[in-house]
Amino acid sequence: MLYLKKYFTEGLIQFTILLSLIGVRVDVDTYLNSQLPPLREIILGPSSAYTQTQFHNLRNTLDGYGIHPKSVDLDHFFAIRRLLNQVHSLDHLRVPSTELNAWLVHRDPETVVSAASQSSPSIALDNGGSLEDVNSPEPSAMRGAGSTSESTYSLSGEDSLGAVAPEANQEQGNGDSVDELSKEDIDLIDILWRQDIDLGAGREVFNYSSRQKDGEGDKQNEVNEEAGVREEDWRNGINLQEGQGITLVDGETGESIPEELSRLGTQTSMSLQECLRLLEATFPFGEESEFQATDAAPQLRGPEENAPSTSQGLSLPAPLPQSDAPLDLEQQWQDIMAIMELQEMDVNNTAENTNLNNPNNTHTNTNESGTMASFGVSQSSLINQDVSLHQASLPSCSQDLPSLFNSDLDPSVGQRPTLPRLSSSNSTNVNSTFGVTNLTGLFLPPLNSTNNLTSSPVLPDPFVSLLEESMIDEISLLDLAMEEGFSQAQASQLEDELDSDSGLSLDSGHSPASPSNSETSCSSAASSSSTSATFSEEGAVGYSTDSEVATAETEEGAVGGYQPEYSKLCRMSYQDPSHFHNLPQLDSINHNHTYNLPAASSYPEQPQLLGSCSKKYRDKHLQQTKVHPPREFIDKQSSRDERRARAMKIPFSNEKIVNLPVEEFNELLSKHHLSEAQLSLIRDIRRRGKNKMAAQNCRKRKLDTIIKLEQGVQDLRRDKSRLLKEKMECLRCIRQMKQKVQTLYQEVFSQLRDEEGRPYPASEYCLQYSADGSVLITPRSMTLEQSRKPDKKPKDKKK
DNA sequence: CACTTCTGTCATGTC
DNA sequence: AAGACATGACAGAAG
Repeated sequence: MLYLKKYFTEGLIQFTILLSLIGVRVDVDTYLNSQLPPLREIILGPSSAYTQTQFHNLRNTLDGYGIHPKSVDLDHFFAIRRLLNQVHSLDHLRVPSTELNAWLVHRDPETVVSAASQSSPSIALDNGGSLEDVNSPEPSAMRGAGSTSESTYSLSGEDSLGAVAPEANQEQGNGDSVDELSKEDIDLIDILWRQDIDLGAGREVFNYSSRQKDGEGDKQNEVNEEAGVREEDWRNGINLQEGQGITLVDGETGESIPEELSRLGTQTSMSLQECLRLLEATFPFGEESEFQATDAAPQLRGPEENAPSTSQGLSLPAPLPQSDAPLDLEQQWQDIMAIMELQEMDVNNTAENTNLNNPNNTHTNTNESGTMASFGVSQSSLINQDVSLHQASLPSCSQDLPSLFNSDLDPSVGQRPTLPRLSSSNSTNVNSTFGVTNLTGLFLPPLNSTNNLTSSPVLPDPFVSLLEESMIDEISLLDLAMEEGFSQAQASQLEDELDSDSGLSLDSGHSPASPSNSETSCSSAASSSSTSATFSEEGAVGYSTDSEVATAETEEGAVGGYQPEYSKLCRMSYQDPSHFHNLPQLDSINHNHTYNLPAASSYPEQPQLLGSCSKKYRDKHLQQTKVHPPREFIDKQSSRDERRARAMKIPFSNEKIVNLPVEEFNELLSKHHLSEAQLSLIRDIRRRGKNKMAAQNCRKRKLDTIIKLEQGVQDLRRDKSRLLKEKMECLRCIRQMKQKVQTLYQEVFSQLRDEEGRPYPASEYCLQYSADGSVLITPRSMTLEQSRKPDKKPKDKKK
C-alpha cells in the first residue's frame, strides 16, 4: 500500500506538471479561474482528497484483481508507461523542426495518390501555408491571439508551416480535387514526401491529417476569425508573432522551415505539440478511420463549426514524425485504452443510450464515433470517433466532450439531456482527458468573450465532472506510470551534465537476470515495443544511474553506490521491483527498484518523488540539483558497501560492479589497476548486490506462491462446499426415490392376491426384485434363507 | 520492551 | 569450473 501511495503521489505530481505544461500553453488557467475551479485545482495541485481518491482508484485498477502489491500485472504498467513515456517527453524537445515541416505536406500526396475514394482533398501544395487550412483554425486564429507563453507552438502558424494553401483545402474539401492539383504541386508534394521519408516519416503517418483536411476543407470557408481566435487560445502556446514568416532552410533536408518551427526544436513549447501529437496518435491512421472522417466531414460544415474547426488543430501536430513511429503511439494509446476499457464500459453504455435518445443525433454510424459525430461538434467528435473506432471502449468521454462544447457552439445541442450526465459519468479516458484539456481552449470562449458554458446553468462544470471523475481515475494510472517516465527527459539532460565516465550510465537496461517470470515477460515485451534506445548493453537490472552518486562521482571520482537508506525513505516504492524494472521507459530512467536504490539515480528527475518521500529524500533531490550536501550526509545515505567502496577508492560505481555482465565486469577490472583488497571488495559488492536482488526475487516468489496457495485453498474450499452441496442434494434425491419406491411397493403389495383372492399378509410375504427386473412375492422366511444363501433363487409368483 | 515485518547478508545448493 | 541464481537462516533496523 505504501508504495502505491508513493506512486500515486508522484504520479499526481507528474500529472500536475504535465497539465501545467499543457495548461500554460493552452491557457486553460485563464478559463479555469472563473469557470473551472476544479481543473485549476488539479493543475495547481491536487488536494488530499483527490490524492486519496486517486490512490484508491489506482489501487483498484492495478491491483484490483486481487494480486498482491508485489505481483501487480506488469503489462498494465508497461502499457501505461509506454504511453506516458511519450507524454513525458513533452517537456523534452526531441522532435526536429524539420520533421514538422515534412508532416504538413505529406498528407496531400497521399490523398492524391490513393485517395480517390477519400473525400479528402488534398494538398495544396503551394507552400503558401495552406496547411493552415487543413488545420483550419490555426492560421488566422493564431495571429490574433496574443500569446501568453513563451511557447512557440508554431505549428498552427500559417507562416511557419507554410504548408497547404487554404484555397486548396477549400477545393479539396468538396471532394476529390486531385485533378485540380497542378503537376507542380504534385512534384512539390513528392519532394516533400521524400524528405519526410528521409526523416523517417511515412505517408501513412499523415493519413489522419489528410482526413481531417477533408472534413475541414469545407469548413475552412466557413471558419470565421472567432473560431480562429479560439483555436489560438486553445493552442495557446502559440504566441506566434505574425511577422514571422521568415523561413529557414533545414540543413538536413533542405526544407524551408519557418522560423517558428525552427525555434520549436529548442523550446519547451513543443511539449504541447507533442501532446497534441499523442492525441492524434490515438486517432486511427488506418483506413478504418477514414470512413469516419468522411462521415463526419459533413457535420463539420455546419455554421456552428467555428469551434469544431479549431479542434482540427489537434490533428496537425500528430503527423509530426518522431523517433517513435506514430503507430507505436497509437498502439500505446490503445494499450491504455484497453486498460481502461473495462472501467468505461459502464459509461459507454450510458453514453450510447444517451445518444439514442438524442434527437440531434441524425447520423447513423454504427459505432460510437458515429454518435459522436452527431453532436455536430466537428473535431472533437472526430477525435472521439477515431478513438472509439480503435478503442471500442472510449465512449463516455468522447460523447461528453462534444455535448459539452455543443452548448457553447450550438444552443440546441447544449440543451441535450446528455449534458447533465457529464457530471455523473465516470468516463476516465485518457484520451478524453487530454481532449478536454486541449479542447478547452477551442470551445471555451476567450476570457473576454461571454462564456456560454459558465453562464449556462444546465451545464455542470464539465471539467469538474471530467476531471474529478474521469481524469482522476485514469490519471491515477497515468501518474503511476508517469512517475518514472517523466524523469526520462530530464535524465537525458542530466546525462549531458554529468560525465558518464564516472561509470554511471543512465542507460542501465535490462538485467540479464530478470528473476520472475512476470518480469521476464515484461522485459521481453518491453524490448519489443520499447522505443527507447537506451537499452543497456550492460544489462543492468534495476540499477540505474544514481544521479546523486554520479554527482558525487564527478566530484569524488566515481564511487557510486546504492543507497539503501533510500529504500527506507520510500520503502514501498520499490517493494515489487518486478513491477518496474524491465519496463521500457524505465530503461532510460534507470529506476532502481530492487537493489541499490540510489536515491538520486533512481529518480533523478522526479520531483514528484519529493512529495511522497521523506525529507531526507528531498534533501537528496536538492543534492541532485547541484546543491551538494556535505559528504557526511552522502556517507550516511550510502550503504555499507558504498562507504567501503569510497573508502577503498573504487573507481567505478557499485551499480556497475553489480550489474555489469561478467565479461564487462572483468574487463572493467582489468582496465583499472586495483589492489587485492579493492578487488576483493568489488567482488563482495557484486556478490552481495546480486544476492540482494536474488533475495528480493525469492521473497517475491515466495509471496506469490503463498498467495497462489491461498487462492488454491480458497478454490478447494469452494469446491468442497460445492461438492457437499451436491452430495446433500443427491442424498435428498435418494431419499425421495426411496420414499417413492416404498410407496409403490405398498401399493403393489396391497393389490396382490393369492389363489383364493385374499391379500398377502405383509408380515409373511414381501416383494423381491430380481436381477432381471422381475418382481417376486416371497415368504419372509424364504427371504431370510435367501439372505443366508444368496445362491438360492426365489421362485414364487411373478407379478 | 517484546513482537512483527522488512531487508540485507551469508552459506549452501542447483543449474 | 565458474558464474548466476535460488533459498533457508540469521541479524539488524524500524514500526
